[in-house]
Amino acid sequence: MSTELFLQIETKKAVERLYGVTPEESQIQIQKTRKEFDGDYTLVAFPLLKVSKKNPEATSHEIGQYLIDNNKQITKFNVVKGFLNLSLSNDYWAEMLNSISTTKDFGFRLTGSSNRTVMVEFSSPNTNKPLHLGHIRNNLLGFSISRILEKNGNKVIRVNLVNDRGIHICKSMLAWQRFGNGETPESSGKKGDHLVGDYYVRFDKEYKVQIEELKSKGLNEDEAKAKAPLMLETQEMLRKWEAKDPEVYALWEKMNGWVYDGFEKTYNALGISFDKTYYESQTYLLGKAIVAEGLEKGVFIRRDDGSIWVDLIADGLDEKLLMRADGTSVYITQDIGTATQRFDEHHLDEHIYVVGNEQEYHFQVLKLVLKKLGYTWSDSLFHLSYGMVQLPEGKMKSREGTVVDADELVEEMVSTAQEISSELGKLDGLSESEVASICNMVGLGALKYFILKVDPKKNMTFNPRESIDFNGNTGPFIQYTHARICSVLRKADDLGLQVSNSISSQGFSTLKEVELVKLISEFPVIVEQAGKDFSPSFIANYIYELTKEYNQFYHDHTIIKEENKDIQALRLSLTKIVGDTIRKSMWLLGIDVPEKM
RNA sequence: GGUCCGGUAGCUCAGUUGGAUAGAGCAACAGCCUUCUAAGCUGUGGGUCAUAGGUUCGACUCCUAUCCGGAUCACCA
Repeated sequence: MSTELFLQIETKKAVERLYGVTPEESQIQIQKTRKEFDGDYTLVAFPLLKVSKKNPEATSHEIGQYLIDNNKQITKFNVVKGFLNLSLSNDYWAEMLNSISTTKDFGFRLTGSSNRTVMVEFSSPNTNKPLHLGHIRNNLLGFSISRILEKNGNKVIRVNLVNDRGIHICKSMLAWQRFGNGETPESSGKKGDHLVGDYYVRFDKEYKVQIEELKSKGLNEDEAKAKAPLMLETQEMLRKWEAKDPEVYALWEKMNGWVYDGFEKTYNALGISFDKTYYESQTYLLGKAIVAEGLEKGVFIRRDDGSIWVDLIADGLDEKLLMRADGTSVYITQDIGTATQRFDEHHLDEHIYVVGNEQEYHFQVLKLVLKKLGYTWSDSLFHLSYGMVQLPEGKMKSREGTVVDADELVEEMVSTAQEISSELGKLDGLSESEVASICNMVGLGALKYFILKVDPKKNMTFNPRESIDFNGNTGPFIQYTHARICSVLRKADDLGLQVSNSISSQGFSTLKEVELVKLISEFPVIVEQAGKDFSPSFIANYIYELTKEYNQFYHDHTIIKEENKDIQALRLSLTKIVGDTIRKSMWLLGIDVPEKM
């Protein structure tokens, strides 16, 4: 049981006995005592004045007195204005510490224990260009939130929906056919997704030339765009693809294959994976039958030209097209189809889409349409909408070459980690593979932590040169503390010191120790909150606070050199548990922690 | 124009159902390694919480209006 809950129950009893009234839960507000006051937790007396019918000070005193008289775990209290600061006994904290260290995976619920299945869709790239910084935020969020939900007891299915078809793919294909001279990843040494991306850029360049030519012949902008030969050929190629023309299809498969090889490498480098990958080429026809069914039920309307629409004006939105006049489907048709398919197949309790905030309108429509169709599970769709990653000079634009490439960024992070590590002399005496492993963890840790510590729904600014630090509130700071803890534990082990599970209250000698136990005891609440709000940033901010507290403690007090055995045992146990909590928290963020660095 | 999200220190960000004197890091300056890893620790300076009203014992937090930034309102995905 958490300390807050314990105090809540005790306070409720006190109020009942003192005033003969059972207070509402919202009237009992327990919070951590601020550092400048003496105490562990604080009861805010104001909401209780109605039942006590006394002033804040008197009410606080009465409740405080009752609590220490009737509970031996609550040892003293003081009152400042309407705030009742309560202190708990060292016995209480010793017991808490022992219970934490004997609980397996403290703070984590067993996967599957909630009996809920949650699908998380994230990443969802296009196959015409490599991944960039925006995808990194998406991937890290999706992967982390999956782990957080898993440790809240859910069965989680991670899925990726690859957009492998459409006009943009044909652009790369056409440009490659036209200008590629048979270039392959093997022949050029380029990563497949980058190679294909280069031809997408090439297409755009040549296309622009043609547009200018046509404009000089008197066509206006729109006409020129529509009439440019390259565009016409691309559209022809898309038609051939849809008709499964063998030649076009083979080219499409070949080039997508290159891209997948490239993506695989990027995902591996980022340390993320999926349980299932869907391809739009296989799902884009889904949903048509459901739309037809909705039309029959009278939920949708058919216009004179044959196109099918849904009227969402009453819901504060517009009319939205669901199927074109020629019977072909649009983006949302497919999403209607895949959602129903997934709920049928996997009996989902919740479906989370990790998609940027520019698609909020789309998901609003999707939910409403499914609701109108009578699917009760439409309420369990959740759009985890995140803000953009901006550069100091503004939005990233692929055409202006200001995108931050995912592969390059990861490489840069790792090599920066390498430089800093060797400057600090941290790599001396380590094997080559140890060096590689540490630099990889640290470089990626810096990047991942930087992105995940920010509230997902906020836009964030990323400065490639300055943003990522290795000191202060950063991934490496936390990793470093973990490495330091491992070092202490190794030395303790060398001296034959055991980490004990039965710490005595005699071991508490400073307030910092209690503070640390208190913080660690809150870990389960943080994990739960992060799961409820789909926000890894809760975990990131929590673990930073714990790490900072521990470093202060480490600086001011000896651990294995402490002569008093009770104190030494407590500090050692605390060190072990802080290390465990750092590792678990970072794991939830998808960040590895080294034992040395 | 409608809708949604944001605006907190020079910069990047915390601030859990409204609670005590608004917190970190970076940057700047000044200190701390013969001692368990100095990627650490300590200190100094830095704020009209966008603005104006309102609600109340109490507002960064809730309500209203205004200003600024972003997204969106496609027979693109």
